[in-house]
Formats: sequence, structure tokens, C-alpha cells
Amino acid sequence: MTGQRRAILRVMETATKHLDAAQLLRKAQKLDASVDRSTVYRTLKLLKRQGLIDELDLMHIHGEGHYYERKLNRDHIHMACLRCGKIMEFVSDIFEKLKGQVEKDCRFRIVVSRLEIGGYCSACSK
Amino acid sequence: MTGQRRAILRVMETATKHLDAAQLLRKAQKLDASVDRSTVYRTLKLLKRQGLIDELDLMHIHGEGHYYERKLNRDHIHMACLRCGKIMEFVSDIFEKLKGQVEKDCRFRIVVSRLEIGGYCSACSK
DNA sequence: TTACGTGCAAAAAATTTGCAGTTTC
DNA sequence: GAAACTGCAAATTTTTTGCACGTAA
Repeated sequence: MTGQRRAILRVMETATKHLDAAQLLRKAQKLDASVDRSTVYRTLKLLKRQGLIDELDLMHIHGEGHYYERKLNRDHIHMACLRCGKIMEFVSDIFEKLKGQVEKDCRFRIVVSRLEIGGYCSACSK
Repeated sequence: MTGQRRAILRVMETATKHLDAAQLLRKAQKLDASVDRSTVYRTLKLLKRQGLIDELDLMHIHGEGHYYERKLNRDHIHMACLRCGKIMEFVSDIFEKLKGQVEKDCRFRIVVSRLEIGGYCSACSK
């Protein structure tokens, strides 16, 4: 556990929205100016492998990069408005049921799952 | 409608598995040697916007690129085995129900949705 | 004809790697 | 002290863009 990793983890823990690698780098450098881009990528890969964070695309509304958020107890769906760009989250029992069905019907042991939906939010579909 | 686009479309239509941009380029060039990488990307963007193809990550099992498949009537889930790399598809009524719930409960008009699951297939979890 | 599509080459964006030196435990 | 981690710079990988030319309708 190094100072650089501590800074990156701190940023992930306190983030209020989904961050991409570049944003994460900038924020981590405010806590420890020595943090390098490659350390960010290396740490993200590590956290991903440990299952501590989730990687998102958010429907690539901005660019081709990835976004990250820490994994919480409860999985959630991400919805991205194709017009205003707003990202919404939604927890659903039906989603849990669906995953249960996949595990059972396909005999597939789920490690990670990602449901992203693109469309128009209530404000934008008026 | 140009010869290049025809070649790209033909490849998409006859593909038996998910192709990334580089594979699509190679296959399209076998039909029309003049097809350029940028035309592939431009055509993919077009087809994506028209809702004729879906873009997938397949959990980034190989590299950071995207995969493409033509959109069929019925949406399906993609499962990627983290050990053997096999990609499986699964159609589920519960998935349809989940999307209905999102549209209703969140007043969100769904245009495109993508559910990807990473884990271990039946053969690999033995 | 004329708007749209194309190849080419170069740039941009996103991520990874080799390496020599540092830090953690 | 050994193993793991780091910054740096350069390389890869993936996608996009500008531009002059070509082609479908």
C-alpha cells in the first residue's frame, strides 16, 4: 500500500459521480502530485481484478473511454440520456431475478454484470 | 450506397460471430480490396445511429475494442466466460420485463440496451 | 450535377509496456 | 533484502479527422 494508491483509492471512495481514468488522475494528483497516469491504469486494473470496482461505458456518450465506480452491495442499472447526457441509476429486483435465471438456466457462474441502457429521460422525451 | 458499404454490410450480414473493426475491415477487403479502415469506422457509426447494429464490449476479454452484430428483433444477453473466452447468448422474457419496468418506473424511453455478463461457463466452473 | 462517400495520411484518444530506480514490509 | 510499486518515456491500440478527389443517384 503506497501513497499513490492511497490517493487513488481515496478519490474512488469519495467520488460522487462516475470518473474516467483522466479525471481520476487529475483528482488523485491533487492529493499526491507524484501520481502518474500509468499508476492509475495499473491500480484500476488491480481493483477491477479484485472485484472492488466496476468498469462502465455509459453508452460512450462522451468518447471511447471507460468510467469507474466502486462496487457496492447492490448491483444497479445505468441509464444514459442520449440527449442531455444525464446518467441515472436504478436498482431492481427483476434484475436480480434475471441474473438468477441466467445462473440457473445457463449454468453460468456470474462474476460481474453490466446493464447499460441508452434512451431519453423523462425531461427529454417530452 | 457504394460498393464499399455493400461489402461491409455483406460481411455484417453473413457473420457468424461478433466482429471487431479490424476483423470487419479484413473481411470486407476480401470482397472489395479498396475498403479503407476509416470507411469501416464511418459506416459502423452510421449503422449504429440507424439502430441497425449493436455495439458490444464482450467484457473486454480481448483488448479494449468493440464488437458488432446486427440488431435482430429480439434483444439478447451476452455472457463471456472469463476462463475459456466463449461468448454465449441468451434470450429472456425476464429481460424484457426488466426493460418494461425501467420504462415505466423511471419514465425512460429505451432506445438501446446492453447486458453483458462475465463469469464462468458450465464447462469451466467444474 | 452536386451532395455525399472515399482513400490516404496524419492526428487524437486511450491504454500498455520496458526499464531503472524506489519504496514497502 | 526481496518483492512489489513507481515515474518516465516511448510504444501500442483503437478511433477520428482534414482534405482533395471520385462517384452514385
